[in-house]
Amino acid sequence: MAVQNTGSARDLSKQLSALAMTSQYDKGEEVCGQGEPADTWYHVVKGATRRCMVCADGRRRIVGLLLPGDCFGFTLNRGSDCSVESVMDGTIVASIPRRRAEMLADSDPIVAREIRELAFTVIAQLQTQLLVVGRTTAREKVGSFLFEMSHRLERDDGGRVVLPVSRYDIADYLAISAEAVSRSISRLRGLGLINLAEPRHVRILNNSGLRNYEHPVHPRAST
Amino acid sequence: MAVQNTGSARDLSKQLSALAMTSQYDKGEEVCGQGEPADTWYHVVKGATRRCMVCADGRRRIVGLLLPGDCFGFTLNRGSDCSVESVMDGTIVASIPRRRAEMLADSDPIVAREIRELAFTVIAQLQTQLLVVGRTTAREKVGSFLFEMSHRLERDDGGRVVLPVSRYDIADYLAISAEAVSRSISRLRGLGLINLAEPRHVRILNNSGLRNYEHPVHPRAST
DNA sequence: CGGGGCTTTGAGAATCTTCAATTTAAGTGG
DNA sequence: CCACTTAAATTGAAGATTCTCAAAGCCCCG
Repeated sequence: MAVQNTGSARDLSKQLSALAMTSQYDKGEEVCGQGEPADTWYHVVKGATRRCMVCADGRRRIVGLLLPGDCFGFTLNRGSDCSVESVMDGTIVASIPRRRAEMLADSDPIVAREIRELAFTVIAQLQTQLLVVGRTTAREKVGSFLFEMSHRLERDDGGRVVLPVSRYDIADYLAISAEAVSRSISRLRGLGLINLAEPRHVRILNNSGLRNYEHPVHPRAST
Repeated sequence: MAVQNTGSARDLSKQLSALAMTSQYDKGEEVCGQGEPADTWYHVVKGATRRCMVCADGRRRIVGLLLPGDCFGFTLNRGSDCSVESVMDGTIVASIPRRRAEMLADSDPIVAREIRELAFTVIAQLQTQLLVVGRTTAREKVGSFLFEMSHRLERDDGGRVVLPVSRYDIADYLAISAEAVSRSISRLRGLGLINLAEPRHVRILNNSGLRNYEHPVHPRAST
């Protein structure tokens, strides 16, 4: 049975959607740049985007993967701290002018509550991400990453998901090398926990087995 | 010059404070337990607390350190996913009944805006934490941890901060072994980047040197 | 058919974990 | 005040894991 992720993303209300302007992006296109003013909130409608930073040593860090229903841009007034780019053609992102949204929230408690819940959803997702990145071994990281992805992405009839990102992106997301990602996936397949038709087509075979690679134990509906 | 942290914590407004009830905790006491309903928001007034989870393998993970001015408890309705305990005697935490706070927010846009900004502050802190935990080597993790702590904690005249947590806690926070924490600190001291009067009394000597162990580069006031 | 990106696999060097022992600091009770 | 006990912190060494550099295979697309 499908277990929905804790921080399950969702659609915007009509009120907020009325303020939004949607744009479409090709693979690699920048949705918002590092250092841009924090005057816009974003909502992913279709496709996927990644939040990126460049380290002092020239290395790239991916600090977030945004899938349909996810929000980003919820910063304090200091401006955006990283750039966001589309990872596939046809990605659609809705932009919401922050000032107008906040004015709307001031006049309508329902909207204020919605924004609050969107922010809480972001918090829940970040905490989940922190657990994934905070695992000790590469295999655990990759295992919990795949587990997380299989619940955030759409699954086809066979229970397969299509990873929107490359091994390199996964590596930058998990703070390990791309080779370690590849090796971990091979090992998980060898252990019979996952199945790969193609490199990016993943099916989880042993859900409870991979669950050990998921999270610390906490109350949740079983299987 | 002191650089304030991105997600700088702050005091509550009078309106929210009026709803709060403060309690004092000794070292190790539980502020809120895993699996408790998500009906309370918390605000650390004094001392420090840690957010803990227990992994499937019995290992403990510390998924957050809460210092004065920090909030926690901003979850969706699913209930708390981890426990929070005091890490020192005399820790004071304010509890805010969520229901009453949300009703207040519904009637007063100023309060709604404050809660929103508190949530955005939590988001900023989680992203910072993600960068720290997401560093590759143990030395980088410890270096950026100390950098982060030196900006979140009060500094005395000599620029020293007193770490509220043990090496073991730091290890669980950074997802490395306690020995690696100790070794990294020794090496950072050997490199002349920090100074240790006592094991938990840290002074950063070479701020720009340790900055390399801090964050990916992004716009920020210099030094 | 060739080029380029993505993925996988191999081997040596570097790092980390684990287990163990030692040192230091902090209480406790006489 | 001192001996004793306990927790915290440091250091050492062997084993395991990962990173880096390198090479090879795969696949799409021009």
